[in-house]
Amino acid sequence: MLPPAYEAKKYEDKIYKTWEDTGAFKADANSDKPPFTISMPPPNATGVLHLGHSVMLALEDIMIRHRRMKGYEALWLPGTDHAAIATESVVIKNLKETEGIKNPRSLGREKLIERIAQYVEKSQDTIRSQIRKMGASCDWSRERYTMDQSLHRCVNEVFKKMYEDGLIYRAERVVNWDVALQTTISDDEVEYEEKEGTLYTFEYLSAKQTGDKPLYVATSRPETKLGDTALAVHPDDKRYQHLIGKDFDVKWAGGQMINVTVIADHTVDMEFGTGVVGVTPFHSKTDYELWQRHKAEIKADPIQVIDEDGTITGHIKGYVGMTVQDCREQFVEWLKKEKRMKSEESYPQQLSISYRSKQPIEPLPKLQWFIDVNKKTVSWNGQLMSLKEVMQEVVRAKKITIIPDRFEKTYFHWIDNLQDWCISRQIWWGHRIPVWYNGDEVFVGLDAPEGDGWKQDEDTLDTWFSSGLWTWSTLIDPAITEDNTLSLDDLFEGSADFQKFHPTQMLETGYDILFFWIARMILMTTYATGQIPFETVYLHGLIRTREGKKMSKSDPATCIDPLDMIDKYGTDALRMSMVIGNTPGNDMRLYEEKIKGYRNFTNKLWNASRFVLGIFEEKGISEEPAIDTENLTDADEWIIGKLNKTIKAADSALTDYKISEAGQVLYDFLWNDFCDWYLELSKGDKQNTAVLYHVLKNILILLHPFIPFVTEEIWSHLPGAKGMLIHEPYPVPQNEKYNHVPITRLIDVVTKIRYLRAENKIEPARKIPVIIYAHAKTNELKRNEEDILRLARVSELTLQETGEKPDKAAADVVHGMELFIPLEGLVDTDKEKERLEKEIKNLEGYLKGLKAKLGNKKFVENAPDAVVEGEKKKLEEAEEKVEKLKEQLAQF
RNA sequence: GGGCGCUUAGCUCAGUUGGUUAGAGCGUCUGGUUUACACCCAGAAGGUCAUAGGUUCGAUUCCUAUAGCGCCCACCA
Repeated sequence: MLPPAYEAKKYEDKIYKTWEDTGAFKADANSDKPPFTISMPPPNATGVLHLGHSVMLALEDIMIRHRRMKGYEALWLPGTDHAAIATESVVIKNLKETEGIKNPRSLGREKLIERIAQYVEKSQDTIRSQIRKMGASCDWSRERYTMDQSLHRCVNEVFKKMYEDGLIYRAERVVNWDVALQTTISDDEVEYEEKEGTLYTFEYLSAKQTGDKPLYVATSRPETKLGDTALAVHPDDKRYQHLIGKDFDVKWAGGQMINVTVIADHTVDMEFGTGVVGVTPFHSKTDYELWQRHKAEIKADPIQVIDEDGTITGHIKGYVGMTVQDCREQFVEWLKKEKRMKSEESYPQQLSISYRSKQPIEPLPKLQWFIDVNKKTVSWNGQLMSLKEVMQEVVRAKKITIIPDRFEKTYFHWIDNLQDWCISRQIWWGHRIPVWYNGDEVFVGLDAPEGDGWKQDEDTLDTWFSSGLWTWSTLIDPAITEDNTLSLDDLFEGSADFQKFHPTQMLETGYDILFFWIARMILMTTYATGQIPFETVYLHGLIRTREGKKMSKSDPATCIDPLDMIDKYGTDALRMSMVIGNTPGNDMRLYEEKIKGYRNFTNKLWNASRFVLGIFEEKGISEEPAIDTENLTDADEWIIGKLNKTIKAADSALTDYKISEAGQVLYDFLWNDFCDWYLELSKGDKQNTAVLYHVLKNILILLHPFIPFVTEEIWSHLPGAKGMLIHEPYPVPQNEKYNHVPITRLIDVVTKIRYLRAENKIEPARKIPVIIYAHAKTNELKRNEEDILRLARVSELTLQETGEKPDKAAADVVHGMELFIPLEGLVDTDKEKERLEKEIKNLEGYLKGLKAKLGNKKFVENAPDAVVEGEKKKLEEAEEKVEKLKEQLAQF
């Protein structure tokens, strides 16, 4: 016999182990079943499981279990990401702090990589065991890591292919330099932070120089003006027409000499500042582009003011080696001393911050590798397109669907603004760029060419370059990737998994990585494989605190630790709580009471099962009994009908990825239909074990994707259940003819009696006589007389078609049936009278509205017949009810 | 500056071809030792569906504007 409370801890790990050990999660590439594949978004190999992972794992596990039960060859492929910058900086920090190594890079490239790899190996185990804790039914035999040899091969092959197609090129550009981490980052990794800054306006050119008035320039970064090469004005700006095309020597503090040419460009805003922009090509992307457009007119060459380490370069006299901040302060001092500072106003500034280090980024000119997103060399559907165009095309043509669809707009908008993607990073942890140099010679390939003197590029690839291949690089057979004579196409053809499982069906992840990852996968995969990476993208929202705040690692009080919650309430409860009320694209608040609520739900299922299993034991049931359709009560038919409806609703909701809706339907069915009514109705002596078995069995199957552990445990106690629940096929409705109206009416009668009892303060334990004049429904109620006696605590039930109205009884009307509780002395007659009057008044208001509606010609003419008929019926019923209530009132 | 979303009961949220007197869970209140479950049972109270217009026989649902909150994008130096 099952214990009275479900203790998740006792069962979960054991059940997971059995699933895994018996290969329940394993997909078969040779099966005839249609594939259903989800590539698990790989958590960072260094990470610890947080709620973001939990919600992803819960949603994906529900999807995959549902499809597995529906007869698909379901593959959920797990793995981890080497998370280049994130991992390297964590390890460097650890080395500094715990081992006292001041400059971990001094260990040398090989040694440092080794240390990082060791660290990763350790933390991978953590994340793996935590994924298991969530009950994720992923195929561990296919686990991949973005640094696996086979994935490395794919990375190199794609790089080479893109290089040969001219889509990857090397160029000097102004890029985003993360001073703290000493590497470039991509445009998408730059965040903007609003900060109170100062706008300095100062005299740039004297009146003598302009031959007119002094020329003022406004800037928030005065120090960069030490390296200006031009002054830009709007072509229509009347104030500066006479200066356009001229150039001036400017002598700054410390003896720094520059030459600036005045250029005209439409991008300059006449209204802002003085309408003049100092152009520093090497420290601003905008300025760089300005310079590119006007290169020919500008006399001076660009000057690099700031160095990689964030200090002033040797090109700036008087400030060499200073920090940017010091340089700014001193230069401002100098301007003031020279009486050239006109104003200093505070104004809100958009500070560029690195997503990785959270430190300011410095735009710097650097020689880097880029992916060209505009070059039309990609063949797609027989047309030559650019990478951008393919990315747009697959979503526009609905080859890929994004849920919710509003994110498609966001996606298109992002592509419209997309510029060439900087893919090289100056860190050591990652896929090293497969390019070799020997003097002026450049070679792109897996290994260095024959001969001496070849040196590999020092840089590594952006981590998203490799994760962009995730849906398919994980399906390439590692056994064949060692063979370097094979082409990329050979690798596709030779990999059974790729052939069976790609394109994948579902990519589920948080909307915050739509650009970083989803878009990159579409870009990389359409190009490399000629296939889309996935058919559907499901974007879940962020988990927030009860107050709606972001949970942040730096403020542990705001965080809920999923492992804590699992420990306290069980995995199933956590899963339910994260999935119900969670709709795609919308953030969701999670708090402990909610999780507790779903713990109660798992316990409810446990106890309902305990009850049913107890009946089976008592009656010696050892096999699934067959339902005798000739011998069903109203309640049996009702619950079968309800179950059928539930199966359909849950299945179609899950098929449409409406996870929350499916969960709610099942919650409601178990608690409100099965437990509150069917089990209560089964407490007499007319238990139908076959129906109980049928319904419980189906409940377990239906709930299994949501709460896999408790359902699997109960399943193991179900007499005659074969194998594990995880393998059970999804139910289909059976005996669909049953309608359940009699029981619906019975429920309303019982509820009404309970209501009258409560309203009239009749002690719950006391059994009372009840009179029902049920008119046409008399026979129907008679069949279930005993249930009314028991469920409504009735001592004596007078049930007949009609009769005399008793004096001073509590009374009401349900479905045209008249109810009376005639006990003198029990009922407070004044109160009951008042209650009746109130109800009549309420009904009359309702009637008035209905009559007005039906009296409205336009309504009758325009509304569909079914609606009009419905309203008429309502009117009839309400009128009849009012009439009866009035008669009852007359008894007082 | 551009774009997107949200606003429904005290709290957290559901609610799609526009048509029941708008729903759930938690909380609150009144009761409860009923042959599973107090992690429970029975009953109740609680909403002008942000505001103002419009379309319609009919609007929580569609349109427009406004307000508040939030998010994303962007070369006002």
